[in-house]
Parts: sequence; C-alpha cells; structure tokens
Amino acid sequence: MATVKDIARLAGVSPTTVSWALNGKRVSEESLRRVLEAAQALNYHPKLSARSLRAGKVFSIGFYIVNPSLDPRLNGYLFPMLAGISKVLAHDGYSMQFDIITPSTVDALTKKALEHSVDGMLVLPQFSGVTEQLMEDLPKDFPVVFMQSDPAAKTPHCVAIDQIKGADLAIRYLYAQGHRDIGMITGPVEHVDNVLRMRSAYQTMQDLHLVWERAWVQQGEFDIESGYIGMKHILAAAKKPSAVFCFNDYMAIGALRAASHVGLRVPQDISILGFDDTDVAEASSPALTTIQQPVFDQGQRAANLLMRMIKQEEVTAQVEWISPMVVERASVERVGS
Amino acid sequence: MATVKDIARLAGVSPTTVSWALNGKRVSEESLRRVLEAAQALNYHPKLSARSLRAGKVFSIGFYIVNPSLDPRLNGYLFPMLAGISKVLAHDGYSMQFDIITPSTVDALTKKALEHSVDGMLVLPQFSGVTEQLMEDLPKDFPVVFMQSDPAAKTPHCVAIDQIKGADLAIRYLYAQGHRDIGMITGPVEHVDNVLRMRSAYQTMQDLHLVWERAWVQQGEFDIESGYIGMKHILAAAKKPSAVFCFNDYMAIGALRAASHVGLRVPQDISILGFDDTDVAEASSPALTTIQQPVFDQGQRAANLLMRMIKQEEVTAQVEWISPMVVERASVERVGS
DNA sequence: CGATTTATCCAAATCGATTTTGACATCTAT
DNA sequence: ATAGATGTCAAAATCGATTTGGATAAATCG
Repeated sequence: MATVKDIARLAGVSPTTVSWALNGKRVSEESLRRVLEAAQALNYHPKLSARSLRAGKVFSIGFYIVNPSLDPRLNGYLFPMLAGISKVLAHDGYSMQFDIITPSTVDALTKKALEHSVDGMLVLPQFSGVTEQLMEDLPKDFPVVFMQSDPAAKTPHCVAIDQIKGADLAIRYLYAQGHRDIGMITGPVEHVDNVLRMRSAYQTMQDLHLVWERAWVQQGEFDIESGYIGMKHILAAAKKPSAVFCFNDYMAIGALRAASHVGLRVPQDISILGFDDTDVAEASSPALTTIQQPVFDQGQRAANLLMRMIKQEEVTAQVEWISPMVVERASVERVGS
Repeated sequence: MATVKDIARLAGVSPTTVSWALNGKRVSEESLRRVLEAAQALNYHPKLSARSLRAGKVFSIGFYIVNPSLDPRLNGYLFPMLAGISKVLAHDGYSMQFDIITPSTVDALTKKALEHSVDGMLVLPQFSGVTEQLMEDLPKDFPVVFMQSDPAAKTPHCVAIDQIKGADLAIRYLYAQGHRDIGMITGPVEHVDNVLRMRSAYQTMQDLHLVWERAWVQQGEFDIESGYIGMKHILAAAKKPSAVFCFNDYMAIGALRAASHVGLRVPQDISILGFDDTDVAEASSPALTTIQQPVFDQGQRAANLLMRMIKQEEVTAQVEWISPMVVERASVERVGS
C-alpha cells in the first residue's frame, strides 16, 4: 500500500509537495506532473483514517433508526429515505453509517458521537423518550437532526413530516367526501408519530363538530393482524361508521380484509383510508387511498440540514415541517348528497 | 475533548499506562483505579480515527447495493437484510457503511477499498457485469462477499439465495398442485437473479416434460404495471395456462389485477405464483402464494463470512447457497384429478 | 540597485491513540 | 548471595496524512 512517502520518493519531491499537489495547492507544473504520474503509477489513494485524524473529522454521518425488534416488515418507507440521504451525501463526498438500534441501547449513539465515529447524525427516534434521552446525553455541540418530532422534547433541529397536518388532512378529506361518521384505528401509544396523529385527528373531528361512538376508535399495532381485529370490533358496533381512518397502510389492509369477511364491499359499503403510502397501498385491492409521506424529500432535506450544521454554517434552530398529501386510489368513496 | 494525555495527567501516570488500563493489559490495581476514575471524570472515549490509523483497520464494513433508480421493490427485502447484517456486526463491535450506487459508478467502491474507508464489503450487484468489474478492480486481498451470484463471474466468496433452486421449486410446486400448462412472467435480462431463474425454470419444465406456448412467457420489468401487461398478453392466447409463475411479487400483483379485469377468479380460474415474499404478498387479495427468500438469514451469514475473512480466519473460497421456500397463501389452487 | 514580495519547496510538528523498547524494582530459584 | 524471572511503568516510535514555519531563489517595486 503506497503512502505519501513512496510517492515523494518516486517523484523526487518531499511529502509536503505531494500533499499540496494532490490537494490543489500551488506547486510548479513540473512537480504537479511528476506527483500525478507517481500517484498514478502506484495507484495511490490517501488513507482515510490518517486524513481523518489530522482533519478532526471523519467525513461520514450516521443514520440511525430506533426499532424495538428486528421487525423485518413494516418498513416500506426506509428505502426512499436512505436514497434521499445518500444522494445529498454523495454530493458532499460524505458517506453514511447506518444502524438499527433498540430503545434500550440508544447510549450506543452517544458513544459513537463521543468517539467521533461520525461527524453528525440523523435519527429516527420512533419512540417517546428517545429524543429526550439523546438530547441529554449527546455533547451539546454535536450535530444531530431528528427526523420525527417528539412532542415531549423541544428538538432544536428537526426535519419531520407534519403528522398534525397529515391527520388533519385525512379527517378533512373524508369530511369533504361527505363522511360524517368516522372511525379510526390508531397505533401504539409509545409511538411518537402516532400520538401526534391521534391528537390532531381528535382536534379536527371536534373542529368539524363530528361525533363518534366509543367503539369506532380502536388501537392497533401497525400490522395487518391488529388492523383486522380493530376493524372487526368497529364493525361489531350497533351503528357503523361510513369511513375508517387507519393510522398506517398495513392496518388498513387488515381493515379491508375484515370488511370483506363480514360481507361489506369497500368502498361502496364502507370507505377505508390508510397512511404512509407504502408499497402495499398500491398492491392491495381495492388499492388504498392513503396519506403519502414524502420520505425521499425528507431524507434529502434532513441530510442537507445536517451537512450545513457540520460545515458550521449558521442554521436557525427550528423544526422544518414537510407536508404529507392525499393519494387518491380506490378505497374511499364519496357519500351523501 | 479529553485525550489519553489528559487522563494520564489527571491520574498521575503515563499515556502508556492509560492505554493499558483501558485495554485490559496488566497494570497495578492502584493505577487501574485511578485511570478508570480519571476517564470517568472526563467522560473519556478514545477517538476512533486515531485508533484506526494505528491499528490499520477502521472497524467498519460497507454494504453496497447497486441500483439504477429508486426501485421501490427493494423496500421489501432491504430492511430484513440490513437487520441481519447489523445484528452480526453489533456482536463484533463493527459498524456498517451503507450506500446505493449505480452500475456506472461502481468504481466508487474501488476507491473506498483503496483508501481503507472500510475493512471489507458486502455487495448486492444486481446487474450483470458488476461482479466482474469489481473482482477486476478491487485489490486481490480485499475482503468482499457478494450477495448474488453472477453466472458470468467466478465469485470466490458469495452468500446467495439459490435462484436455481428457487425457480425449480416454483415450477415443481405448481406441477405438484396438478398444473401442466404453466406460463411465466420473467424479469429484465440484465438482472443476474432473473437469468438464473429463467434458465432454471426452463430446465425444470423440460425435465418434467411440460410443453408451453410461446405467448405464455412474457418479459416484465419487476413492477406491477409490467406484470399487468404481461398477464394481459398471456390471457390473450388461444389456449390459456392454468398457472402463471411471476418472477417477483410486484408483477404477480399486476397479473392478479389483469386476471380480475378479464373476469377470471384467482385461484379458481387461474393460479398465480409470486417470488420474494415481500410485504405486498401478504397484503394482496387473494394473498400471494410465493417463494420466500430468507434475506435476514442471508444478511447474517454474509456478514459472518465477511467478518471471518477480515479476521484472517481461513475460509474456503466457495459459494454458500441459501435455500428459498414456498409460502402457501391463497393464489394457487390444486387442479386436475 | 537594494528592499520587498512571491513562488516553490522541505523539514519538522501535529492529530491521538497503541506498541515497542528498555529501565527499575521486587521476587524466585539455585 | 547472585542470576534470572516477573511485574510495573515511562519514553519514544509508530500509523499516514496535513499543516506550520522557515529557507531559498526569482520576480517585482520604489
């Protein structure tokens, strides 16, 4: 493995000159040519760890997602997010370190920050408490961008998809389609996005003077099975809602199936609205009308913000919200007059 | 940011002793206690880039996936694969660098190897030519494990899901269910897994003395749309097959839809078999019977092999095959006597 | 023409850990 | 009692790049 010394020897110059030639500093034409030739001949590439040590940075950021189990499913949005981040990093010559951690091992991230394993990090906290803990443990000046907003924590830097707006959009969309009796299948209470969606949905329903039966709101676990069970409970009520807003697509699939099992046609007999716009939304039948979360865009913007923080550019501490939108497919139908 | 020197000064010992105390080498009880106390007091964590430079390794591996576009179908198996890799690395204290590259920028990986950006890499080449190019360009002793087998390249280290067996399994499964008239919707020809599946499927059909119409075999692009179109062509044939084997789940969804559009019920009128067992397989209706690729397991085994190579343990150069299996759901029905 | 700038380059210092070398006690064995 | 282990630790070398602080020669300026 060739080093600057080897190049210097072969080119007949000092290591200083080699470094300068390779990094675009002023050197004579002659030196430049000889260094370049020598570097070419020895297939030289400067060793990253040496550059990192000297530079005090490692030219890479971390992207960490908190997930309790190595749940292989339920992650239909990961790839576009990774792609968005990757695209921005490539532009700056940075690379991405990725990992999946559990809520009980978030201190692994603190360690990574302390040992300068990455120059900054992007975190998808998912669960309540994670953001707070990280903000307490991480060095105060360490660049972090959260990709979800935890209502309990005042995150200084956050690029998140606006869950409040998303749920509001969902309810108002159903309302606009004539629905007045709206049921919901929510997610786990420890899930930060879920609590935001819940609060917002209730608020909007109140604002629109909608009333609902207790049985119309069921709690699920973001998977198909719990969506199925939740929908069965909803459909067991004396009076049925005309539409059900499921807090993610997988539960909506379960709800679809439950409706079909009791002989209800979707959307003719009951409408079902999903959330996320993951792969399954397009693949189900009827295809799901759902709320799309623009995660590719989110990945790009979060990575951009983080890079600016790393470059010490002045960034105002604030939450950057990204608006979700309705994707109309075939599971919601207009009702009433 | 505290360094060994700071700890040494505070503990009243030399940097040597600090390093030894922290790395479990022999030091006196007294020294150990004082070093540990000092390290605790200063919240000391050794800087990774310094350790890396000295050690000649960076304690991280790369996982790279070659993909030209934001192919959504990657969602389905990317996460479990990442999870499998992550689990193994956590065990060794290694971290993962992840990136998505295009077939025209594979030389970025060579650069990463040459500049010692990672200690080894896992590659999902996807396209023909990628494996060959990497094997030519990468330093001969650089640890690489390919996660797909390219028939054109003799990969020394490879942990792949056996596509030959997968397609064979698919055809034989349909055969066992009584199907004799089998159609296929294949994938793009430049896709390494696809050519393996095609060869194998044809071989098995011959072995079973099956005959098929030219129109029964259509080429798709691994997405829903092309599956739909392919199926439409198949169903336009004078004689229809009793089952169609789609080379991935997305195309199977499209095929399902096409069948339904021409008034055919699945599986009563025609059976459809998918491949991959991604999220959509469970979410479609009818739920897809498909061939599962155990990607979590694959991720673990590939990472394991790579770690052994990095640790210089003697590993015999060979392809490690992982067997896919049939997941029976509701899109294939037994026919005939 | 002498004084200062400018271009070019090198030797040595630096980043922060680990490892090597060797010094000094203290202990064991003959 | 003396030769040789053994335990403990410090000084200095090392990993491989970049940066600092001069040095020298050529170019520019008053």
